[in-house]
Amino acid sequence: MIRPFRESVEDAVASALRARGLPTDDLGIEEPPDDVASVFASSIAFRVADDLGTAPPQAAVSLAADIDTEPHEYVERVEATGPYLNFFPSESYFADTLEAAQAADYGSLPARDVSVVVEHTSANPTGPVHVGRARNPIIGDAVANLLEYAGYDVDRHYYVNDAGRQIAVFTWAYERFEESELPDPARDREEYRMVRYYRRGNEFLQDADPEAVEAAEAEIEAILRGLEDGDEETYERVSEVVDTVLGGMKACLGRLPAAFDEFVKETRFMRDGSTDDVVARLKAHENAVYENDAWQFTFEDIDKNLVFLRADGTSLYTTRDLAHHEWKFDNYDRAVTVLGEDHKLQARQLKAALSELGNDPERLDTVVYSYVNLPEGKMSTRRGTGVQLDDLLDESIDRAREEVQARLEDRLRDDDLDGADVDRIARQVGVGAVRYDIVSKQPTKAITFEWDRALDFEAQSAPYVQYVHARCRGIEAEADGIDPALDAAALSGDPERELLATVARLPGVVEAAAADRQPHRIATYTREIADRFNGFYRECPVVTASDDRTKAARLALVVAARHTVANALEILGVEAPESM
RNA sequence: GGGCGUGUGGCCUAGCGGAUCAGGGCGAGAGGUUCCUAACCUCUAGACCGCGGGUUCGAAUCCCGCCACGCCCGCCA
Repeated sequence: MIRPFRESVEDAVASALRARGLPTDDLGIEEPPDDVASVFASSIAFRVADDLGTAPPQAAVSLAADIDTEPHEYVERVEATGPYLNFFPSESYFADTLEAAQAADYGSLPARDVSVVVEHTSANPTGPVHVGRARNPIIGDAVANLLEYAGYDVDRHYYVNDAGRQIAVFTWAYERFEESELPDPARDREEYRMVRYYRRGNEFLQDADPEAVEAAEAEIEAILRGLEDGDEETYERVSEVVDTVLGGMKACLGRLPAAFDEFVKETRFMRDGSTDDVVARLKAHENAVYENDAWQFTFEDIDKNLVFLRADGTSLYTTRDLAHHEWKFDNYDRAVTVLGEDHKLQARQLKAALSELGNDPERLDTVVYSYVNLPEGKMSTRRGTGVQLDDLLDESIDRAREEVQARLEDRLRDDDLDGADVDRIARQVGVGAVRYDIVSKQPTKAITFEWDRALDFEAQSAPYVQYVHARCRGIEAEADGIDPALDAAALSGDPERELLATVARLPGVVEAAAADRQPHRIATYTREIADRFNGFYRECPVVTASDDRTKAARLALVVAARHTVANALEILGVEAPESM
């Protein structure tokens, strides 16, 4: 109901301005401070005070008198508070919110008939996913969920870099070394077993005598050459390595869970001729130059050329990525890419080159995040430094389990949690805490990974919000036999009204967060709804309320709040426990 | 050297032009459970919003300069 309310406010303010011949380009609509009970406010009086020849407070009074709220069902009245116009909700605003939030998909917006491909993670298939990269699947999955809630038709893609030198090195190393000469894997899964070859190969290239290295380099070169030439046998050899490693990485990401509709391989755009096509069109473009034995593309506002073809005729990563993105444009209306800040320059070049090739750059958005570093420095798969995402999840789940068991002893609720429940809660809380900690912060902020900070289950973490959901479920279980009633009039107390008003905001928060591709705003909202629910929980007993009408109405409010919390958590990719 | 990003109480973080308290949380101190789960709640202490200018009726928010930190500036991906 908040979206029609906002439209009403915009319409009302614009009408009042038009009636006086004032511009309507900036209506000054904003959200009021916590202690004001209006849904929206406008600071327009500041801007039009001069035109009206009065001070802002008088201008506000004057405008308020002009505004007719009658045509707007959800707007009860408008009131001038100092220089501000405050728009207060009508009874039907609360009634319709209570009803709308009974739907299990409350908060999801109507379908837009716009398809969007969200590409995220796309970590090179060289070994285990470490926490330095963990921000990507967590933010990426939340962005995809958020866009889905906002009504877009979303596909999730993982772009597989299976054509680069490091993959050639990996393939060579896998064929060159025997498992018996490698250390035991850190974990019994494909990518942990395979990365040993990759690390061994890199050590060899660094430490072996020059002749041996030269021979190895020739073999690696042959693999690269074979891929470039479309040699089927080379492709098979490389694919065996890539697919095996990727299988393990997929299992790791599945723990978050982050799932993909498609794994798109880079070699696909070499094999189908689209990279050659891009090269030909780039060459023909007036910005193309041949300098220092390589074809380069120049830009007007980027002073770094893009080398798109080597002297030997081989393509580069970004060249193939251009073909990849034109393929996305052929198949989707919009494309969103989640990538680390180290790829920002390349992303700018990509977008500019796409534009010069005749594509509409507005169709491509990037969500940039800063890397997670360790106190002692950067993480690296090749060097084997860093904390693996698997280890982080294991540790978090272990700590969550200890917490569950410690709380079991002085638990008030008598609902007989069994061993399976303990496992379930430990996993939901453990994984949820990791995701929430990462997704709730602005992605551009740098993070230094510290165990204790990442795994804090106190307030402002996933379990704080999850607990609210479990409490709702607990109340519903206790209220067995009471039918929830859509009776907003019976919910007249402040805690009830404030909770309902916060429930009402979810669709607006989803819309705004999706427009800017900022899932952390959903996390901020989950804290607000949880705070409001806790206030309601403290003040307003449901099952033990004094009369049946209040019980039934409050129960409907609990259901509404539960859907709101569950769906906000779903966008973040955090599970909502039935009990904990 | 150039480009991009970040800088909010001891620590983490929201806000990114508007409402005489700059919200939360952690940590510190004091309380709360005969009542739907205390992973909760209430109260106290703690901030010249990196520094200096400017624009504006109004700046944590915009502009300029400086400082600190991160990332990038490869015919790697």
